[in-house]
Amino acid sequence: MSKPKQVTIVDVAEEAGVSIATVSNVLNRGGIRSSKETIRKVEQAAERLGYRRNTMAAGLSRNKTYEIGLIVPGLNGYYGQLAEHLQVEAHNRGYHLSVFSSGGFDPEIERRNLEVLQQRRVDGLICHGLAMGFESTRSIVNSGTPLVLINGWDWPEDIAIGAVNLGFASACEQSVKLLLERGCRTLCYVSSKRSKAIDEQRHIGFIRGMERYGNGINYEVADAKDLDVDVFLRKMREGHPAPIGIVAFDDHVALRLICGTLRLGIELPEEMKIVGINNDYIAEHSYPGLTSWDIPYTFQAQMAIDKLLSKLSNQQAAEQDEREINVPLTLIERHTTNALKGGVNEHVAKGN
Amino acid sequence: MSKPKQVTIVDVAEEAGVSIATVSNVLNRGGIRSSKETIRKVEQAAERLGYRRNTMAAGLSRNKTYEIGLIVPGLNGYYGQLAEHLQVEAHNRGYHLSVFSSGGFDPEIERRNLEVLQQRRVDGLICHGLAMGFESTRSIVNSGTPLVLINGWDWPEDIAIGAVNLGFASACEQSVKLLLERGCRTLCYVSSKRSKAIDEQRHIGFIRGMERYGNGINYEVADAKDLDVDVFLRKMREGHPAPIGIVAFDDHVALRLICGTLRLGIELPEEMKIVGINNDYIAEHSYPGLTSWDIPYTFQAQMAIDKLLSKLSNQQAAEQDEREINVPLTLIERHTTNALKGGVNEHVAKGN
DNA sequence: CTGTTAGCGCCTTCAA
DNA sequence: TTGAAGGCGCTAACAG
Repeated sequence: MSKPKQVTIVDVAEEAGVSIATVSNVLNRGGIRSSKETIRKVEQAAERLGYRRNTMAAGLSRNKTYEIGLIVPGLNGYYGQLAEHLQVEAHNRGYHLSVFSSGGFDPEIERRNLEVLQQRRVDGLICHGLAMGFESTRSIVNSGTPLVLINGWDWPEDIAIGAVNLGFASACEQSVKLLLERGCRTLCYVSSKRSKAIDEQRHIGFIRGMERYGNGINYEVADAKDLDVDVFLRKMREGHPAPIGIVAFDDHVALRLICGTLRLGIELPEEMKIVGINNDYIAEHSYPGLTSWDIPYTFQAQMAIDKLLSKLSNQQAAEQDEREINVPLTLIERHTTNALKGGVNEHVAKGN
Repeated sequence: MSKPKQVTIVDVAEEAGVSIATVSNVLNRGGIRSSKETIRKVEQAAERLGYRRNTMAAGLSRNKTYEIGLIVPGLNGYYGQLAEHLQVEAHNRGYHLSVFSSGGFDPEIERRNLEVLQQRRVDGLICHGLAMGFESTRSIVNSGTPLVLINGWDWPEDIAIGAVNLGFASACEQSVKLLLERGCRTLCYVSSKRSKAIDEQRHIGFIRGMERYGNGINYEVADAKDLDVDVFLRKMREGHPAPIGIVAFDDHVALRLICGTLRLGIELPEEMKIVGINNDYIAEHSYPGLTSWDIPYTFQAQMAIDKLLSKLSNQQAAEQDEREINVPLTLIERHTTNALKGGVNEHVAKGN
């Protein structure tokens, strides 16, 4: 019942009264042209029989799968969006994207996923950062599968053929600048250490901003994990010159902070200003509206796929590409940094 | 460079000084046992050569892929979580889950995804609802691939072998009951029609709640899309007896409403009470904390995978299963329905 | 317990 | 333009 005798090209050939080679030609948009007549016969036969090409057999025989493996740390928020866009782009280019989540940043699961993907003989790999070390990665990947990194900073050349990185660092740097321009006299970065490299970039950007624009102003860094928001906010308000400016790891963290200010009756943006990252649903719909950095998903996805595919076809030629592509974010300013006249809900730029 | 001569079992056999059949036996956890000695030799040889089994070849030859296809409307929020959990469960059972998003509820993309999955000869399919009609689905799936539905209500028996449905209807019904118990004198369901069947279930539940517990009380239904929250809330407050109770399609919609009340200075929960669904990050961290329904992801994922796999092995025997499994949600009450004494941030039950 | 031998379904020269 | 034949890498009987 469950496997009712697959229809193969043999059946189609028979039905159409031609050879299997002909069927194969006709069905795979001919590298070789056939007579109108044959084409029609074959297509009709295939249609009639409900023929469906067997991907495995095809892949096996031509030693190419048209499959790309993706490993991301999860499927929520940014990662989910990214995966979805990559999937679309891959499809557009005739590839299938196999999505794997490595559940947080678990190196063990990463390993396993990589292994599975390799066994499937994917044509290429796209990985979002990678929790496991350079060494492990090298040994796994150096078997020849091209690898493009997303948000992978400073990886050795011999492992990845390139990276497409979001400009988190400069976004954070600019956040600092913005907050200072808006009059903040104390700044704080609320980090999320469990996000590894991503967090590191933001941290770097924050520090750089302070160094460049801070003029020796006071700043702090706190980690979102296990952070008691109320205690934190109270301490910030009491111990430091106002207004306070906060760069949040992302919009989720920012939401917690915003809610804290509401709870404690801290005036936003007068006493405190917040900027997030991601320009999530949250940023647009929270109250007050959250200033945040918008991510060009489509662009990043295209870059990544392009880079991989060009490597796949051009063998070497693609070396010319700069190894790392930097994808800049766009600031969407809302009420948490800027009291607009017309009403608390207006945007400087339209959100998402 | 890119495809450095795959290592095959032939190479391993050679290196180990045995036949390829032996290698195959040893490597695929023996249906047939071999001598300790041979096992060691083969494993070492494989290790030394960096052998990696070719999934396609294996699948082709045994006519079984150990791959399960998943089609969900997206990868954000609930869907992403679900996909992730399904992936884990599938892995635990030795299967690979191929995740496809059909970008909203686009029937065209769905078709294409289904087609691709079939061409890969997946052993089974798990689909979250399905935007395309019964007919299309039937014609695509009736070729023999077992299909389990998730949140697919009322599908014809001949298409799917069963469904694992979240109890949205009764959750909403209970939401109504709760709101009435908390003293609401007007109720409203804020829907999200673009979510099709899911929304329908919630609507049904809401209506049923009103019929059962409403005692002829006034109620309304509004759709979240293009909804001007402020106008809506103002109208609700002015035109109807307070307090107002709102059942939101999900926590995202609820967030918009909560922010609206903050903007307009409506007292929560005194003048208005809100309950969401999903128990998202938002629910836990919004201010005031949002009463919501928690989803047993792991359980639902297990049920779905179990159902599919049992169908795969037991051929017919599994018929005994009830066709539809109902997965109940759990209420997490927070401040939007219940002014707790100790402080606005306490929970009746611990969130997520 | 190990080796031999057919395929699995398709693609790809190479002739015809 | 079409057909015949040899593999792709692995598994599954069946012999030894």
